[in-house]
Amino acid sequence: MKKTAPPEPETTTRSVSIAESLRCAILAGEFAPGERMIEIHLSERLNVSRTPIRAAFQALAGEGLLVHTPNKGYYVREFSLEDIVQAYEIRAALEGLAARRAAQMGLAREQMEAAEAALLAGDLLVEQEKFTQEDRSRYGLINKTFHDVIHTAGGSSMIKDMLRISEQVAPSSHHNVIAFEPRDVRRRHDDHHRIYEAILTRDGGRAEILMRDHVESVKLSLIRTLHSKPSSH
Amino acid sequence: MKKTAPPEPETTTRSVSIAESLRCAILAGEFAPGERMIEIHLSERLNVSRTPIRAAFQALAGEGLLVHTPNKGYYVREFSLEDIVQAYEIRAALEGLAARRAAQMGLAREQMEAAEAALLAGDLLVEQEKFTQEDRSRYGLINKTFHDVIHTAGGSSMIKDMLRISEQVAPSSHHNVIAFEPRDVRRRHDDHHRIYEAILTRDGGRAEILMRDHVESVKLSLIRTLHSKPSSH
DNA sequence: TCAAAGCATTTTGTGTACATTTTGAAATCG
DNA sequence: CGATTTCAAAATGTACACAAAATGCTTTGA
Repeated sequence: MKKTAPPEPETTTRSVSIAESLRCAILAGEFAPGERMIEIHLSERLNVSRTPIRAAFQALAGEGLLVHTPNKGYYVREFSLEDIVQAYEIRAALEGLAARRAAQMGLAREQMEAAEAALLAGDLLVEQEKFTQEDRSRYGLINKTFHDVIHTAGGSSMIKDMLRISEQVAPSSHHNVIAFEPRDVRRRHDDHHRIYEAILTRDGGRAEILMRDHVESVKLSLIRTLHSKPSSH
Repeated sequence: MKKTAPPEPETTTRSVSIAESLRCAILAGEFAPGERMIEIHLSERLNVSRTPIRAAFQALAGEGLLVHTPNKGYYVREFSLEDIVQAYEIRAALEGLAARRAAQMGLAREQMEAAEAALLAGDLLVEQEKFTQEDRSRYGLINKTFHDVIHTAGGSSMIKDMLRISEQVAPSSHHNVIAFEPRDVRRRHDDHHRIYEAILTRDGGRAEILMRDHVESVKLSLIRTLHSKPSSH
């Protein structure tokens, strides 16, 4: 009969769905950094055996969210301030590379449309005097969309993989960017315009430099913020 | 009794030693790219159950050496020429970053000694008119030593992890560098001198640019080589 | 009181059996 | 003869049982 139906088998397995859930939970902070992940506890909570739990742990360890010590188990990875700063430097280097490649290779029509939509939406947002929490959340999404377009246009899957890992270092790093002053947000949104312009004009060198400085500025803001109030964690 | 003995428990597990063996075997090319890794076959060959084999597979998948498809299994990852070129670009960006940081932070005494030993050993090697296969192998190690010093001095564990992954893309990429003409090797060894000089003088910007171009030149040599004789795999 | 040794509990590592899915080839139909 | 279906073999996913190691607490000794 209908043999045409299943183009996407959509077949998944317990291991991968558990891994997905755990990834979200960890990134949402539902497990404390450094916390030990005990197989039995989760297996009882989720009503599965330890086997798929172990598989999920191993997958997440591969992504860098958990660390494994033989005969001791899996722990939620914890990041030092130094780690986070270095992650931003890596992001700056890799996003700069992606921007350069995007400029060299050019953008497809749909990518241009997506980028311009993100820029326009950002324009409307940053016009406002004050930002509500929802505005910040929305700008976080806009920001992510813009960067994703460039990753897709200029990055291989490998660059995207590495960027994903380095973005996980500072949990909800894309939300961090919206934790700053409206003035900073406006400046960074203006960066986006310049970067996009450089990509459109095929100026790879300029796109790279602008993108690098753009990401580094987030790092600097973060350092400034943490220095002014070092107690908050 | 002698309780002071075991400061290093040195306790390992079958899974991790199997993962180590498999990693070497894959990098040595003992498994063809795209080949399916069947748990039972290896478990029979190694006289262990499927469990530690699975664990090793999952670990190697995390490192990017294997890819996993649910309900289908693990396959040796295969890289396109595009992947390899992009890996070199990533390496160029990340090694440039590491060189800049090394220049900014300075080298420890032992790192200086190791780098200078590598430079000296390289000087003696490149003096020769013609290189034997052993010379090339030796220069590969010297090259790796020099780069490792900079990774250690300037890179966090995260940069080192990512560099390790991107180096695995082109199997035995550190051997590739010695597959070229003596003239190229001399040029690259001279790059090392300049990079080291820039690091010593704390010129981070110059160290970064030099290192980036150094790695990119390997990429360009590779492209040139593959274009001239595209049949060889 | 404190520290070290011993022991029970907990947790991870491994082997094994069975269920589910995929795979590949033989069989069937057009 | 070729394409599709069917079915058995093979491989992966999961559960569970036991072994080995780590952990924590109690006990013991000075």
